[in-house]
Amino acid sequence: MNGSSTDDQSTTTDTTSTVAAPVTMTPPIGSAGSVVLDQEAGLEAESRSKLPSSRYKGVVPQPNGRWGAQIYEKHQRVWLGTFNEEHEAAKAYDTAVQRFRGRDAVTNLKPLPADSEEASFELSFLNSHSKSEIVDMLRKHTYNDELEQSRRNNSLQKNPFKTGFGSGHKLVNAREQLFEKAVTPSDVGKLNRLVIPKQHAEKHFPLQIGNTSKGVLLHFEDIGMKVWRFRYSYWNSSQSYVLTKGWSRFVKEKNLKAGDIVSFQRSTGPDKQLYIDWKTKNESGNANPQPIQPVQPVQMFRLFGVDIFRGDDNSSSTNNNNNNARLDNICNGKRNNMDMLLGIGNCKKQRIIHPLDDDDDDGAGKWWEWNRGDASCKSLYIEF
DNA sequence: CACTGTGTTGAA
DNA sequence: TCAACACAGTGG
Repeated sequence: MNGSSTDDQSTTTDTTSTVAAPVTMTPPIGSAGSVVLDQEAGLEAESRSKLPSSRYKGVVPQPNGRWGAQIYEKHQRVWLGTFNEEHEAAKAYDTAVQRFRGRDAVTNLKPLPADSEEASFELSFLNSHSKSEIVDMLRKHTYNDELEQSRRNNSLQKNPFKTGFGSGHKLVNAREQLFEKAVTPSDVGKLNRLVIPKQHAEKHFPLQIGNTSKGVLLHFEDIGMKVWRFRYSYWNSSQSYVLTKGWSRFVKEKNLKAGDIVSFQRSTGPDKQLYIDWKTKNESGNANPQPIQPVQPVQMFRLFGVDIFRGDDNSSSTNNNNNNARLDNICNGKRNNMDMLLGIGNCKKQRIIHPLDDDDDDGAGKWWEWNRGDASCKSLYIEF
């Protein structure tokens, strides 16, 4: 917790719409609108026994007259904090639901008019933070502050590398080129692995002792901001470093052929995020599924993920029984608490989840993101 | 002691 | 998935 007493007094800076009664808000979803309104009048007595239910989705009354916000994910409740005003809780839910379920999710109040720069920026902001980070902000009532700060930073940032495409505001990070490899026939063949040339592997992807055979899961982002997860390990048999699980999917989706060039980059920023890119043998693509981003030798840039992350996050909720099983195991074995999975560490004990064994790689990211307690780094990516 | 938010359950 | 309800824990 910061400051300790910050809990009250809407840190949500939305003073304009706070006026008087909750009636001033946009009509809540559904038609269960009137329930609460009449309560002001007659229910003084009754309120002692029964709490007034909220008109807003994801909002629950608290015994002391305040309001809690919660959202459900993977059969678990994620607590979003408590709020003085009902509509503040509703807003917290709205924020969360858009991060958890995408921009088209049903919200209580503001469906973020998709065309506005404001909304667009907020979506970008949302998606450039992990769910746990967003939840953490909501709980601490710092979401609006952080959003605003981010907006300020962004507008101040006279980044010469700001890209021209997209709609303006997007942030960019510099990348450094790590290395390229022309893939061999076996790299794109049935072996389902990519050999990382030893010198590059040891230089850029050093394995911790003990992880050599077991491997680690590396996360790369491609030009379309899709996240690719590959198992990276050392094969004693061939004495080579390889990307295994997940690689064949990449080959398939990109339609990689022998001789094509795969390149690896890494963010020069603190997050050390990894990127993967590819191009065909002779640079000019032949019927590529995706436009080829020419690999620039020195620096490349990344846009803050907006759309693509969302797809990854959300598409995962359907299948993946294995993962769910594991998830459940984690819950049962330790603390059945979303905080753990979300990595919300600031209020309570911090845990690090490291579900290395995310098998049956279907390319779908999981809703929970890898987090470290300090929440200052985007730990969706393994750092070196 | 005040309050949060988790445990739990039943309904949708 | 969701809200209702009770109350165990937590923190001041």
